Amino acid sequence: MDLKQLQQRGEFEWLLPATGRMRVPGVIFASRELVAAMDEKVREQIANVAGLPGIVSAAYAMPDAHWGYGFPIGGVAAFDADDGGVVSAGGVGFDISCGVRTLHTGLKLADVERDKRRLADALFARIPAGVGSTGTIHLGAAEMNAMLKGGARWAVAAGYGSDADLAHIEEHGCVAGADPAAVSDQAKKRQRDEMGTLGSGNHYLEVQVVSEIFDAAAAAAYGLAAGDVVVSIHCGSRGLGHQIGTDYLREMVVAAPAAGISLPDRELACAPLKSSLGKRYLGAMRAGINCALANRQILTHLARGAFAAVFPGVKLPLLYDVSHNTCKEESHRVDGNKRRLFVHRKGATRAFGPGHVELPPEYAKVGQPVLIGGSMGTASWILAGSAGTEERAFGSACHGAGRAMSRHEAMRRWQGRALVDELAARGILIRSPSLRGVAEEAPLAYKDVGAVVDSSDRAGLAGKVARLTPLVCIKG
DNA sequence: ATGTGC
Repeated sequence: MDLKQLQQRGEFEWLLPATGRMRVPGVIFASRELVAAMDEKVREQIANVAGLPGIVSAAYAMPDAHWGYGFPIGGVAAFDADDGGVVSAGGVGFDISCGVRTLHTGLKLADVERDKRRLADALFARIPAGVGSTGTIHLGAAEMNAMLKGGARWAVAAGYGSDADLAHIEEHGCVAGADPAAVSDQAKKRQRDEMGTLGSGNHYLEVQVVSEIFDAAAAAAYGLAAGDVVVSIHCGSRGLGHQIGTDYLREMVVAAPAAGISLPDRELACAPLKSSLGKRYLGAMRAGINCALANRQILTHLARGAFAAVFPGVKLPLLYDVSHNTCKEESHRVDGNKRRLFVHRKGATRAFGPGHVELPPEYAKVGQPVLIGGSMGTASWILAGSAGTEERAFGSACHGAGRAMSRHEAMRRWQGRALVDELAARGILIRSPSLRGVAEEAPLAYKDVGAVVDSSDRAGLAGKVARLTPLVCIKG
């Protein structure tokens, strides 16, 4: 990106002044190097988002921002319904409520190293992974609706976990206002057999060791110490979320002109929050969020079963669960006034700072855990929402590394089998139904997550707490 | 991301 188009406001903050159709400025939080490496398309997309009706304060980009469908991935934008604000299917993304959760194991590195191969095989045998993977749960129509309304709370009531899990999930595992009737039969049909499955692409279940602590107080509050083994699960709402995105994107493109919305890019298709289409999308999108929360809850149950088979008596309590493709109704202070806003976070994580009323009491002093998935074979990170983050980008931070090259290019450069062998030689066991998928997810096909995390820390979005290094990866 | 792809 051409830095001359931007005004530097701090070492890690860049302003794109409002010109032309922009109603508000754009703001990018990243180091000079990361901004310079971003595609010009990111600037164009930030400017486009800044021109949407009812946008509040600014269109934001996180340090891992890259070109996405309509909105950039790593984009944050809030809208006021009373000011003509909109909701956008492309602003949430296709994998609704894709996210990460991390579980404690109570085990240390040496405990797991002894039985690593058996653990990898036990997890791979129990965690359905890959394109079109199906599980052992088959939902009828009534159960489907109950799941879409209840999210992880439904999963816990069905026997997949405990109330303690719910206390460590955003919105206690169930977002209000989900409307199963707004979800198409096609979307439900695609999900019928996909509960408790990982999916493909960059989704994974990983066994990791805490390799370094950066913030002792936050680590203590989160129950983390160097050498601890944890499990992280990265996945979303599978076929259901994708179908909801497809259905509503189409509808929003068609309805936009009649709603008085002229779009510089049809991928920005959106609907007024107060319109019936906007309300139906919100209801369906929230059902998609609940589906993802239920899915990660069931996968947690499966992981617990695999661990118990190898390490009898081991419990896997939930540290936290975050979503990074959502639109959430939240209260935020803007120019001194509290306002109800609809915050789109697409490839961006909620990152509430210390003292926020929605945090579990045990984390309130240090801020929300922000879980950052690395690429296969590289580090993942646990951050803590920084003080004042609500005044910066509505309480948001980065979500991951972001691709550095296309899947196609990665496939040309690497072979899945060679990558699996190479990682095994470094002590990282990969289990995947697809060697092609492994090649597409080659570590070097992604940007350096460390640089993204450093920028997030230094920009005051979310601070470094712990680095996690992979031991076993079940790859979709 | 995705019953990957028009």
